[in-house]
Order: sequence, then structure tokens, then C-alpha cells
Amino acid sequence: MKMSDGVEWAIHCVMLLGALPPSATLSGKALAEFHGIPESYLLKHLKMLVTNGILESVPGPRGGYRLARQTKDITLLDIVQAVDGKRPAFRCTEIRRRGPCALGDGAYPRCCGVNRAMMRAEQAYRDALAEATMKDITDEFMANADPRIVPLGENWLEENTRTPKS
Amino acid sequence: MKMSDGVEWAIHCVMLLGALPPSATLSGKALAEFHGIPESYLLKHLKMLVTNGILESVPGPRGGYRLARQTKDITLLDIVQAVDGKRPAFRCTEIRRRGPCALGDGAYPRCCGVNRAMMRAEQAYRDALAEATMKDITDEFMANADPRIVPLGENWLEENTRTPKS
DNA sequence: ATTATCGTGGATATAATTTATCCACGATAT
DNA sequence: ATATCGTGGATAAATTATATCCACGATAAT
Repeated sequence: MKMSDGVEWAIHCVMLLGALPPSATLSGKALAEFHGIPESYLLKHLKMLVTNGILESVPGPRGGYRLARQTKDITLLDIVQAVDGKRPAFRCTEIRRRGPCALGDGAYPRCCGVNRAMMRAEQAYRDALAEATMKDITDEFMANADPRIVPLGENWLEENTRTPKS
Repeated sequence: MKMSDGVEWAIHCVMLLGALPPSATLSGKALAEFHGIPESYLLKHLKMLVTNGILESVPGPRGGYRLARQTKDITLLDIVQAVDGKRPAFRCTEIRRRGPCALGDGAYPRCCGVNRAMMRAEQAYRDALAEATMKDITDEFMANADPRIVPLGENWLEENTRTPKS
């Protein structure tokens, strides 16, 4: 069971976009370069973040991506579900209805108990992800980062930040 | 993110083996037939359950598989980790160390905060799985199953159960 | 107006992983 | 001796993840 690498990319992109002034943007190209990841594939994931209301996109020159809401209102769960989808990892195939001892569909009014137990565990996972806001993660990152990184990042942002009219 | 179908197969196999008398076995073929799943692939997963000390295997005629310990001492976590492995779903690729603003390895003494948050969520998931014993799941299944299934299952078990010498 | 920049969406290729099958082998009970 | 059963390795097929490319519409600068 492996989560898409795009989730990690998306989280770090949201972190970086959270450092921008209001309404400013970063282009997909800039986001890819900053993180050293393939641009053409990252765009797919950024699009999913736009579709799910986590990012806004601005077309045209000086356009790019920016946060659609504050980092305190974006959780890891939001990003994971936007990029990796909302389908459960465990997919019940109704094994109990197969084989020589199975009965007709009417004999299984309740959801399979195995499935219910797995769903409970996945809910605990989602609850924990929903507890982690991007603001908390970003703050923790800034508090513990090597001091040399701050001016580097500020300098880079200054060169790459776009400010569209709208 | 999808979990291997083998996990569901393995759980139901453990459930069925839990209904056997002590030291009795079911062959891989019988387990596959009962659940209507491919035998040759199921054997791979059964082997993992043996390797991880959840099942015991008995070779030779009248051989097969049986539980290595009681269902109350087997949790969903045991089976999930045996079949699907113990590697985390989220694998940090250290994105922070890439790109134009990255520093040398010495600048990152602590584990990435994103990774730590994801690990916390996965730990909550594992905790929930460890709470679910196969005894609980089996008991719940028997209590809620259609009454017609019980004699069917008992009959099938009687025909397919093997009792090896050791 | 014209042009260059940028995100969107679809089509498509490549790589990795999952799923599935097969066969030779050793162990064991009849 | 022989038939049954699990083990382990090799291999193939199917599915999913990863990655690239291009035509298109929108926008800002000139």
C-alpha cells in the first residue's frame, strides 16, 4: 500500500504558497523548480488542488497559483483526498457472497463486519490527518529550520512571486 | 492508495480456520474454493501468514493450514502487515533537500515535519487495527449471519477438514 | 491588435507494481 | 512406492502510477 508521491509534492507546494503575500502567485514552473520535481506531472496535481478548492489559479502572464484559503483552514486530509482521491484503501469485494456456502443477496442485509472494522481504522487515520493544519506544519517548519534557509527562501520568493491584477 | 486484495482473502481465511477443531487443517485448495478465489495466488498470501507466525502449515497428505495461535491473539494489524508489508504508505522523499534553496545534509537534523505528521496519522490507523481481534470479528459475524449459513458451513467443514497426526 | 505567458484538458507513452500462473522440489501419510 | 500437500522461484498478464506532449483559451504587456 503506497500513497502517491504527488501528495508530498502538493503539501510542500501549499507550504510555499502560504508564505506569499495575499493575492500573489507562483507559476507551476516555479513551484516545480523550487522543489526539484517534474513540472508537467506536478501540474496534474495542482489542478486537483484547484478543483478541490484548495488553490486558485490565475491564467495569463503574471499568473500562477495561490491559496484559496488560509493555511489554518487547510488540513493534511484536504490535500491527501484531493490528490490521492477519497476511495478507501480497503475495498470489500464481498468474499462472503462467493464460494459453495454463499447464499443469495438477501442473506446479507448488513455491511461485512471485516469491512466495517477496516473502515473504522481508516476513519481514525482521516481524523488524525484532519487534526494537522497546514498552519501548524508550516509554523513548526519555520521554527526548526536551519537559519540559513530563511534568507535564501525570501530571496527566491522575491524573484519568482507574481502579482496579478485580480 | 489501495490495499492488496490479498488482505481481505487472508482475513476471511483466518476466520474460517478459527472455526476448526484444534490441530485440524484446511488445504490451500479448500480455502481457495470456499472463498471463490484463485488458489495459486492465495498460496502466496498464506505463505506470508506462515512466515509471520499467524498460521502453521503441515505438508503431506492430510496436511494444510491451521492457526498458529488463538483468534483472540490475532489482530487485523497482524494480518495487514503480514500480507501488505510494514512499510508506511507515505514515503518521505526529502523534497526539502532538493531545489535551489536546499542546503547540505547537515542542515536537516530532524525528520521532516510533514513526514512526522503523516506518521502520526498512520500510527492512529495501526492502533485502530490492533484493537480489532479476529475473535471479535468472528463472534460478530456468527451473531449476525443468516441462520441458514451455519449448517451449510458446518457441513462443508466436515467434508474438508483434515486432521494430521502431528 | 499582436504577442508572449500561463493554466486547462486530453491523448499518449513509460515505468512500477499488483495480480496471477506454472513447475520442480522436499516432506509426509497411506 | 505413490499420491498429496506446502515451498520457492521464475515468469507472464493486468493494472496503476508516473511522466510527457500538444492544442486550446485566457490574460497582460507592448
